[in-house]
Amino acid sequence: MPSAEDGKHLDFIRSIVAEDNRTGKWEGRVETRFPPEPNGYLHIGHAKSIVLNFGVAAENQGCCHLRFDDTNPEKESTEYIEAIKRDVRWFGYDWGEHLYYASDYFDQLFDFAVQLIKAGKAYVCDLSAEETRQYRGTLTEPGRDSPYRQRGAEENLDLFQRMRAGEFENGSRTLRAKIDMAHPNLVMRDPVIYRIKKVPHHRTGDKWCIYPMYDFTHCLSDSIERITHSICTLEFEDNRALYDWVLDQLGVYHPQQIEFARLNLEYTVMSKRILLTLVTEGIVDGWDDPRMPTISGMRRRGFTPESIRTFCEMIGVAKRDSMVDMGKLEWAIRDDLNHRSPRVMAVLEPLKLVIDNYPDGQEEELEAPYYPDDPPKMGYRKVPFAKELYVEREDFMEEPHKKFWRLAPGREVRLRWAYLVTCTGVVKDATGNVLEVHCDYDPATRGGDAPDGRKVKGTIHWVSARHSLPAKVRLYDRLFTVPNPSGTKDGSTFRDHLNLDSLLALEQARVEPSLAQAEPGARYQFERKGYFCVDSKESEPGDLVFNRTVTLRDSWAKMMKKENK
RNA sequence: UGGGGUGUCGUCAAGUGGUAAGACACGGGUCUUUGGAACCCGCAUUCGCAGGUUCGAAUCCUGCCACCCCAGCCA
Repeated sequence: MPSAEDGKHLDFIRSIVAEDNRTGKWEGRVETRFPPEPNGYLHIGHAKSIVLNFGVAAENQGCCHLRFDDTNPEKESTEYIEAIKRDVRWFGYDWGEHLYYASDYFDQLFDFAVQLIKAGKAYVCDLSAEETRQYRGTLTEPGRDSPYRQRGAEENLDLFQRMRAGEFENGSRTLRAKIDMAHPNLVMRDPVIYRIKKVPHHRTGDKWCIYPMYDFTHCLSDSIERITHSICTLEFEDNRALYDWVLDQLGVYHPQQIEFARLNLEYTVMSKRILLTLVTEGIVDGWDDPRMPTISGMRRRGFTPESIRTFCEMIGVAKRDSMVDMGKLEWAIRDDLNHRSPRVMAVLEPLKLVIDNYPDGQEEELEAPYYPDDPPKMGYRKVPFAKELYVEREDFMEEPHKKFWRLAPGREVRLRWAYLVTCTGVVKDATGNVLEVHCDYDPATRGGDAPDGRKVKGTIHWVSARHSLPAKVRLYDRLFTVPNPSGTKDGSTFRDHLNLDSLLALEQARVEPSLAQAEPGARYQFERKGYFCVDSKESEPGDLVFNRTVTLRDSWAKMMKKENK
């Protein structure tokens, strides 16, 4: 993993920072920033940026600012601001005093614009949006100068003041940087730096009716905050020319912009536009739907901040476009949860199991470790055992596959932490569905070990029919059926690739009684089934709801899948 | 046909002229009261392609090819 400590394998950004520290380029300062626009919730792609920016700063005793890039009030809101702060905090990162808003710089930005106008480097343009587009030219043809390009500074100043005063209609005029309409880089063809938008801003109210554009705002915000390394994604590479131009023209402090490849994850989307659509059209149940790749969705799903950080470290930082496979994210969360989750028994799809030779009214309490690999770590709980139990429907096969080691007629298996039982028969309904499985237990095997040393291949989990608690369990699957749902090569859209079975709600699950007081958000391993957490929104003491974070690795399922191909 | 980028194992990703790290995945095995975990072994004669320079090239040169981004008064 890239880190400042091991001194090698630094990713290219950390290498630049290390080199800058060596040469004293920034007097040893390292100041980064995470600059989200509050127009949606943060997702796993933002996590990559957060981990990078806060990580690089921390490794170099620097700091990372949280700055809201709030220059487009039409799409932004305080709800998003609060959600973003909550998510960054959840990761454990601290921006300290460094919470900023681009909107706090509006006055300074306006002054900088005036400075540009006075220097003959910006002008007010009366072209409409459509005309501006036509004058811009194309990828292969140069643009043409706006007829307003030669206005004098005085006139520009007057017009710009009046734009600010609200004298002109939306879209009627813009302030443009005067660069080069024939520039091969389209970004440099006299970019608009201020537009008229007569809409109130969530922080500045109706103080402004003109708002600065990203390219003008971002570099100057970085400059004002004395950022050293302004890290952003690849699609801003062309914008770097303008970033540098603005700061050079104004002669102000000049950070270095560095671009890296954004995260793409298989079977999901990072596009805020699509994510917003999923939410507004009710395709998912809100920004924090556990199927969403949002930080809030993943949190509700049961992911830990540590696992997401590990994942980000696994995938590295580079400049090439990539598509990361889900397996890596799953590995990261399993690895983390494996070490911190108490084991507990839950039967997702119950099948009644009756132990015929177990005394009718009898019951006993069995000791079961919460963490079998190192019992002292988490201790033990009591699990009630009785004549009637529930076991997992799929742990019984009347006509077992040759490699199926679980329950089947005549077969002996171990009930986890309880007894060895041998299947003696089944009860079916008229249509042949198995209603009950009958067994005999071996009283000498209490705890699960046979005194005669005989081995059983299969161990299954169970729950007492009478003592267990009802619970709802939600099984989640990928939201899309194809690795790259937003790829539109064949003209398809994300809508064509929605996985209609991404949510499976099991209403009849039974869990062991120790879970009665499970706290919202608490994480468990349901033995042999996966990692689950108590839903933080809908679970209540008498009405438990669990979300499956991720399954356990399942070599049996893998084998079956391979066989069916 | 303009400009900016990128091409190393199925997927990420090191490597910056001295003879292809690591991780995930995958295959095999050990162990096992989770078909989990853990542990062991294996897994690129080859770095988009073609030439060239060199004792020696993924690394240098030349020419191709492929993919991504840019024509918002979005960020």
